[in-house]
Amino acid sequence: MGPLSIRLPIHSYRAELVEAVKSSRCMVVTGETGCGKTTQLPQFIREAGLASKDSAIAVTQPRRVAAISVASRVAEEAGVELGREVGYQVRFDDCSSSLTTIKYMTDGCLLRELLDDPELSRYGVVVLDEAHERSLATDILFGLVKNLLGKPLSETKARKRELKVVIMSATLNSQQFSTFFDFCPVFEIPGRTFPVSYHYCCPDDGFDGKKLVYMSQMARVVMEIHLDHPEGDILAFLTGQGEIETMCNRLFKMAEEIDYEHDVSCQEICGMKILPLYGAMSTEQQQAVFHGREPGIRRVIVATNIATTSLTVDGVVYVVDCGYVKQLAYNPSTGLDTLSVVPIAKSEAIQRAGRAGRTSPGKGFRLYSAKFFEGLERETVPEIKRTSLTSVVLSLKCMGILNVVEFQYLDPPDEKMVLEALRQLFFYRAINADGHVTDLGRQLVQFPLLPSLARAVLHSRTLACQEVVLPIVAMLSVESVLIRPSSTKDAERALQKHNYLAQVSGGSSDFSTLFTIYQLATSSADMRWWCRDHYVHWRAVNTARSIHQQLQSLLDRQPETDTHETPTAPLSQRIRQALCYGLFGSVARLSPGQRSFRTMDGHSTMCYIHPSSALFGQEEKLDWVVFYELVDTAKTYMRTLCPIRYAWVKELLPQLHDIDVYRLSNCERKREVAGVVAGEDLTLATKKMCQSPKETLKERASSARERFLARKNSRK
DNA sequence: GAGCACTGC
Repeated sequence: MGPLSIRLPIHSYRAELVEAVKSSRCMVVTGETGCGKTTQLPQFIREAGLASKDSAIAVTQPRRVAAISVASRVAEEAGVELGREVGYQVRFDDCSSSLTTIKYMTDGCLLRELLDDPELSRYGVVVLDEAHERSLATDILFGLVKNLLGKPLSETKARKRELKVVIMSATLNSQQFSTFFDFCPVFEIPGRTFPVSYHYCCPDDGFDGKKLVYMSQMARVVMEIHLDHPEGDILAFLTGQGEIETMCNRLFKMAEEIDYEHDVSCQEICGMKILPLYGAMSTEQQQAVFHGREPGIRRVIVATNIATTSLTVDGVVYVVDCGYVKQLAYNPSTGLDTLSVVPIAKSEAIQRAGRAGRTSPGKGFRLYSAKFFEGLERETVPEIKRTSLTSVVLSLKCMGILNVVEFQYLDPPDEKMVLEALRQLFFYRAINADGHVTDLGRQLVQFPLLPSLARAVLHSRTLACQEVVLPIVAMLSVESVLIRPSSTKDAERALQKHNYLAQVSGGSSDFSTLFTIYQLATSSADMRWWCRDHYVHWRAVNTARSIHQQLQSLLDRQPETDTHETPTAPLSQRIRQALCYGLFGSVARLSPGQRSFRTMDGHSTMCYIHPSSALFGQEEKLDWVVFYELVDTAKTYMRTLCPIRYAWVKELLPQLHDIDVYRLSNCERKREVAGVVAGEDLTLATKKMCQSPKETLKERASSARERFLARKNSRK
């Protein structure tokens, strides 16, 4: 073993694991983070001769950084150059070659690959890692690989040998995975985590996780831990940016009362360093958390869920959990997405507390009662049950899944969701009235975009305005572009800059504002500086630039189906017409004599212009508008919009209504159920049940440590 | 006159 290979728990099971992969077509491997399954198992499989360069191992990850960093580590351990035998593939970055036998990739990338190669003929083994996270892509992959497992080799076209599937997850829901794959074997690998003890900070008859109270509770609990507990960092979970900033200020004030002589020039106060951590912060700002470790100073990290999944903070001994999370849910009958604060699931509460036991035994403080915890759902509702399925359903259809209603979902989404997706695909003409994919649908699926935006992209070429529409669509695809600072002084300055950008672009379309930002940022000599100066997220514009390039090359590959006429209308009109061609499902008209609008999608939803829009307050000048999204907050608001003429959508609007959903759903049902498991094949995959773990978790005693010094400091 | 958890193609 090389210097990098530390002895991991998984090494004791090597022979058994290899034997299991050899003898069964599918298995589940569970183990907590740190047991080595992600890095070691693919190497075991390769060294056992179960993979080759034309029959490689694909290992999926829900996140890009994970795919890249794990691949680098494995390449180093194996002593090979990254991108040759061991590689990775994520969007915008393919570091793999024809030599690659172990390929780490995002689940989304593998899903995309299935569009061109529905048999996954390049791979001998598919490993779906982090399955417990239940990302939309992993869930769809579950159904698709199950289909493939059920297909005898003789019926496949390009496969050289039978596919093998390994599902890897945290320990919790392994049984569901095993059941789904016909009771395939389950292997449990012991982890390397330390025990965490739980403390419920509220009695059963008292406060029970009431939202407004947890803020003051948290401040108190954090200060108590700091003053009365031994060394070790504190990680506190809240739901969002606003709460986190409020909490950081509150903690700072409380600390100031104790340590009123603190050195204002340094970041620490009362022996603490208070650090916020959430996704909207820039990467540099986030780094403060990781560079903030100093002996004798306690870090207090106040974070969103970002600290349970994408970022790992080392040195945490205490976790404080508010018991809530912000979650997006899609309502298929209104087409509205709502972001709301909901109680977490038990599994998530355990996950949060688990962040305390990574390097030593830890403590989990819950700002709710044991009764509240018992009342929580076991698992978080998987994404597939909470999001619009329009893109996914189109992908499935293009992969030859005939019946998407009865597709073998690990957790079937509500039928309403599937039917709504079919309805939308029909009015975008991606499928026909029988539910079969159209030529347009096959073009739309090529784009990593909502079908509506993909239509706009295609039409922009016909109207000769792709130079503007592609950047706009790229900007719509990235999350928040504008920085909204919380301090009043900065917020005002940011607003001025943003208003200026809207004015520069003409002040009459939020889409144009996005284009202006893209244009000015990407053409400036120093994009980082420009973005900072204009309160724009550099990361967002940078991603938009990559997306723009990708969309351009995808568009160039599409056959030109439209008849070209030399466009006569002015550019600004053609841009809006192209957008309408995609977004005609979100057109609204001003109600006479009011400030409110009504949507034209059949729901006739009453909505208003969002105050952040350039068109806010100009309602009297407007009639018809097209918008990108509806947000349901204080009121129902249209965000990102521009004025249009009725004539541009007149021909398209009827498409929203000449639809027979019953017919569509019946067509779906009449079709043969795709992916019935061929009995013979899966009986080979043994039905023997799981093995129990051989070892219990190793408990390690921690040496007693000195009490934290902060108290003394604050007394002096 | 608002207030965007987190991913991904």
